[in-house]
Amino acid sequence: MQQPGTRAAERAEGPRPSGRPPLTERRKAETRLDIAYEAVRLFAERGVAATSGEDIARAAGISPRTLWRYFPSKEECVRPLLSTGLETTARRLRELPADRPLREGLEAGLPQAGEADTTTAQLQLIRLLPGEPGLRAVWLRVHHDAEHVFAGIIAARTGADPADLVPRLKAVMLNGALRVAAEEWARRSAEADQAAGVEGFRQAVLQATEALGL
Amino acid sequence: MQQPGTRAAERAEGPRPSGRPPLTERRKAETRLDIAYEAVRLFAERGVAATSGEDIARAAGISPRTLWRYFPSKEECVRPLLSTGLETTARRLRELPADRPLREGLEAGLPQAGEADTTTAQLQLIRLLPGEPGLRAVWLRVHHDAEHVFAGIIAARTGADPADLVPRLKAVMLNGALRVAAEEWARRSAEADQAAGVEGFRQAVLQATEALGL
DNA sequence: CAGTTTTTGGCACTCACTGCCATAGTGGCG
DNA sequence: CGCCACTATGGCAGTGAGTGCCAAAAACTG
Repeated sequence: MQQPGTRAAERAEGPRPSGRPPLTERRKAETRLDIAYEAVRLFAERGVAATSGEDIARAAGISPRTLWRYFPSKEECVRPLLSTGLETTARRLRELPADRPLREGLEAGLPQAGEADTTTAQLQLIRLLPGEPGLRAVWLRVHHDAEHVFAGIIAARTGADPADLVPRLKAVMLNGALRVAAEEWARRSAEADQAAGVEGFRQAVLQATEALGL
Repeated sequence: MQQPGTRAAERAEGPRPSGRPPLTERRKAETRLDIAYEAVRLFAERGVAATSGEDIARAAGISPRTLWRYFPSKEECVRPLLSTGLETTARRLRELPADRPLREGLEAGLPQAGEADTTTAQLQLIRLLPGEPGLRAVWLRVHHDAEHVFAGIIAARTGADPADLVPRLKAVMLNGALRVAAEEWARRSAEADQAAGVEGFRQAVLQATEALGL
């Protein structure tokens, strides 16, 4: 099923695309993602408890010792797939002109038609969360880490101090709404279809931004 | 410093107050709380990493094997101290007449004057969270578990289905605000005084309930 | 007080993770 | 091309968290 000795990164896209100077950086990022994908696959197949760190390492074509250098725990292996969404969202919000409502930045960039390729693994992972407390902890932690980022963005738009109570509260509440929105997306994508999932996300975001005046 | 063989429960309040029928239940609950207090004390003294499960067990006067029967991990030992606040809050909200605004139930029961005895350990624990990822995970998990409870309460007041998006969103956002409120309480209690802490909590709750129309 | 159930403890085991050191790639430079 | 510095990887051994299993003790029942 898996070629034990084969580097996952190499399987992923054949000959490396001649990276510029930070070649070594690229390699590490790729390995990180490879581990993440393999971990999600194994967790989905047999569950987290039945998957050992050694299993993940073998699937990714690295030694266990190296796996623990990339991630501090087996659950954390999935973090890249859980955090990219929030990171790109934060980037879009930062680039949004201060006179545009925040929800425009949140709705932009949603998959419009049928292209759901890249997000498939993410959605599958989010659907795993209810039954896997260890993964849920990572999910909550990722969102918690995003709180101060959103607080900074919201504060910057209003000229407030990011340490003030109001921007922090708005950030936490928006962040929670984004979490529910993503969970709703994943749920509806499985029960109905992609379009229904995206619509669920949009509705949740709309409700939240309206209530918070964003 | 600690009498190793002495049951922590017995130290806590001398001769047991002649419990009625469910004596065994009472005992277990007491032991649970004892473990929690000892764990917080040790975590605060030396940090989580430098505290072993055996240390906690010894401090609580039980064997390690028994400790793992009460809690699934050493970090989880502090859970009782993190969850009681949310539980009493939920109880008060449930008992609140449906025609009263929710914030009345949230402000009721706050320590009015100087009696901060029982909450001291909780506040100390919350102040530990920023530097202890493992404990922060428990904190987030406790709040996550409270989400569906709040969703039920909010849904019941409006006659909506607890599974609907709107009550769920309001619950998550309120819940996040309560978390920030508690953190603010703990922070200000240390930097200023009790009154300032409680005031921080009240302000955060007010902001949130106003934005959410609760 | 005897019998039954529940709770606790001891023991051995697995596995997540870490520090230490050797080895193999990788990039820079004459 | 060949040498050198650096970094990434792997192996090995160790710690400690957490679990299953069984025996001892304590609590509840009649």
